[in-house]
Formats: sequence, C-alpha cells, structure tokens
Amino acid sequence: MIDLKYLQNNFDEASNKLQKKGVDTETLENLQTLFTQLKEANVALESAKAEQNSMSKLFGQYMREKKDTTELKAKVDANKEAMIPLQERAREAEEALYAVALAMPNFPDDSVPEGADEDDNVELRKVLEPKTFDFKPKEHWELSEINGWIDFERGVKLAKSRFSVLRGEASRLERALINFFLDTNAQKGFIEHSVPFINNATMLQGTGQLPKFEDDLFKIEDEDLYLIPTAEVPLTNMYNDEILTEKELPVLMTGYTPCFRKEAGSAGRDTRGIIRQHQFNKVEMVAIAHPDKSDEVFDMMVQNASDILTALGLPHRVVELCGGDLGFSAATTIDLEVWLPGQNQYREISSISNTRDFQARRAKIRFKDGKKNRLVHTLNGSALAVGRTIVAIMENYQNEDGSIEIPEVLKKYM
RNA sequence: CGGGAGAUGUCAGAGUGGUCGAAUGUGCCGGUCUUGAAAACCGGUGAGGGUUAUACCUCCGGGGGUUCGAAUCCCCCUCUCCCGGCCA
Repeated sequence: MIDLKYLQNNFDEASNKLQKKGVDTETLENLQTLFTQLKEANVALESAKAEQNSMSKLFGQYMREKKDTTELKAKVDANKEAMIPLQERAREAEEALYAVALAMPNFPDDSVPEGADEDDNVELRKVLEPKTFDFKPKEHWELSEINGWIDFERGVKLAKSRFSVLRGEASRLERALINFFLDTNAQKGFIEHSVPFINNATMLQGTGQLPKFEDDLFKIEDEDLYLIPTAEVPLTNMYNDEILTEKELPVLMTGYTPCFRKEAGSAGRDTRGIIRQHQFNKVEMVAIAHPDKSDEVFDMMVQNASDILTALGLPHRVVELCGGDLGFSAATTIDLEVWLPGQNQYREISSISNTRDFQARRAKIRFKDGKKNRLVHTLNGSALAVGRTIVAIMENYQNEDGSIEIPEVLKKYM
C-alpha cells in the first residue's frame, strides 16, 4: 500500500509518479478525500469515546462512594446512543478507504523510464552472444516431440489445458536445475526454505495479489486459502506482522515451489509449449532489506540471476521495465530475457523487483531503527523460472537431429 | 475426525467486572560500583492511530454479545498442547 500521509502532503508529486503507472489524478483525489474523511470520522468517534470512558470511570467512583448514579447514568446512556452513528460513519469511511487504497499500485522510482508497455522497456546490456546454427533451429515443442520430453496431451487429460507432464530426461533436467539454482543461491547467502504451497488470504494481501487480482489465483473451495502464484508470497510473508532487529537485515531467502496461475486474460498467448502454464516450477529469491540498503541488495540479486544464466551458457539481455510495464507492487523491476533461437527472440526468464515499503506496509514488516519502528524494503526475483530454463536449454543446446546437449554445470546434478 | 486442557508483554507467569496497558520474575538497554567483566543496586523497556508536543483512542488469539464499564461474563471461530482414531 502506498503511504497515504505522503499522498496527502505531496499530492502533486505523488500524482506525477503514479501517472507513469497509468493512474489518473481523479482516482488519487478520491483516495485523498477518503483518507481525510476517515480521519475526521475517527476524530469525532474518538472524542465521544473519550467522554464515555471518563464518565464510566466516574461511575465507578460514585459506586465506591455510594453516591447516587441516576443522573450520570442518563448522561452516559445518551452519549452511548449518540455514538452509534459516529461508529457507523467511521466504519464505512474505513471500508471505503481501504477498498481504494489496497487497489492502488506502488509508486515507481523516479529512475523508471516512461513508457506504456513492454515495447518501451530499456535494454541495459546483453550477456553472451547467441550462437549461430548451420541449420534452422527448432522450437522447443518440436524438440519435445523428437525426444519425448513433454507430454502435453496427458497433462491436459489429468487436469486441463495449459498443464503438461515432463518425462524421462526432461524431468531429470528439471530436478537438476532446481538443485543447481538452490545451491547457487545458497552460495550467495540466500537461506533455503521449503514453504507451504497454499497460503491464506492475509498473506496474499500482504504481497499485493489480493484483493485486486483474485481472478488470477486458484482458490481452495470453502477455505480461506489459495495456491501460491509464486514463492514470493510465502517467503516475503515469513515476517508478516513482525518487527526485526536492525542487525538481522538483510534477510536473504530462497526456495523452490511450484507456482499456480489462472492466466486469466492471457487466452491465446503462448498456447503452444510450456512457456505459459497454469502450474510451473520456480526458484525464488526474496530479500527483507534495510531501506537505505535495498538498492545494493537489488543489484546483487540481478547479478546473481544473470550469473546463473551465464553459467548455463545461455545468452540473455538485461532489461529495465518502463512505468507502464511495471507490476502492481514494484517500484522498479529488471527482467532477464533469455535468447530462444527456435523462436528467434528474447523471452522473460527472470523478473527482479524492489517493492520498497509497499509490501512491507501491507504485511506490517518492520525493524527497530533505534527506538522507532520503520518499514523494511522487500525485494523478490526469480533465480530462475525452471520451465522456461528447460525451454532455453532445449533450444540453445539442440543439434541438427533434434538431440539436446546438457550444459556442463548440470552434469554433476544428473 | 472424537475426548480433555489452554491462548496475557522477549520469555515465564499473576490477574475472574471499575483504581489494569496489565503484578512478579526473566531477558534487553542505560547508569552506579569495578583495571575490565561478573555479582549487587538504581532507572528504563510492547504495538497501532493521533498530536509540533501533550492530551486522547485502540489492542490481553480473532469476531460478535451482555454492561455505564470486560483481560475478567456469554456465544461463534481459529490455533496450540495432551489422549484416542486415521495416515505419508
């Protein structure tokens, strides 16, 4: 959630920032009004409560002194009656405010480039040259057919469309990649975690998936539980409603989980192959950082993900997202896009974001800064998406006959 | 899933209708003493909102109720522990 006090005191500045994310001034003015209304409603209610409390105290005193309470009782009853509409008003004001505030995206950093969509993203650098093939490289689903790696039909039979089954070497490759990623992250100081794949609504709200993106989630029937769309949710919320000590920071976590997404709204996109599935595996990095040091942590995370791709010999580029392409919770995001020779294009394989204090405010994650509590910064990033790495290895390591080499660093894992 | 017990501050643990945001111990921070440390002694020490700062409001697992007044009484839920069932 954005800082409503900041919005109130620096409205024009805040409005300019959010324009990058496509939020119009009117919506923000509404939010500001709702905030003011809540404060007014609370002031009225609280002073009525204060009066009620002091009269109740007096009541106790009268009882002890055996004084007559009839008159006081009448006053206190009247005040109680008068409080009912004030309570109602405050409750409504709060509800109205949070309905809007929780749906408001994070402020992008000032450094984020202007732009409407992914075409306006800025390429920062390329790492490794794509190798040239002396034959026409195939797409991964063609290679899958030759090698019997991915069973699309039976995945659909078992669940529904956009589910698949990995078989034999492909499944072993997946397992090897997960281990390779976790080990590499651990070497950089990320502590491995094995977390629940189902989280409750409070946690999903903490990281920003709820209430706005409920349609993208698989919900457990009759329970307050959802399949996680990313390990960012359980890992970040490890510290939900907690106060850390300064010396605990930064907390660096990594974990492997499957991720479940309804992919609502992406009908017709990437229907072929395993680029976009309802269930996919991912190894995630999450950092809980001191607000003054989150930029360093961010750079380290980007570098780590890039190094993993380099170690696998996968050409990729580093891209800074423009305002219009930034996710809901992110203040700044860098994507790593891996080269896919079969598709002849770069495709996202990792996305690393600094959400600043946006998630921390929602999830109430703070640390002791001297005497005061201060919101931490939370960061997350893939290192890496497993399914897409398999695709990248298939396409980059293919031979003319359709056979696939295994990258050197993975051999000890297989 | 069935039976029993419980949920209070860092932790342990009092508190069963008002003077309780909460005894006491412990931990932590600061001080005195000491060459230094320990011990002893003194002081401080939960969170959120609000205020220039005070006032003031809220929080004793969560939600609702009774009452002028609830940590304390009533109802529902969640969680934890013990016993049994089932089970990787």
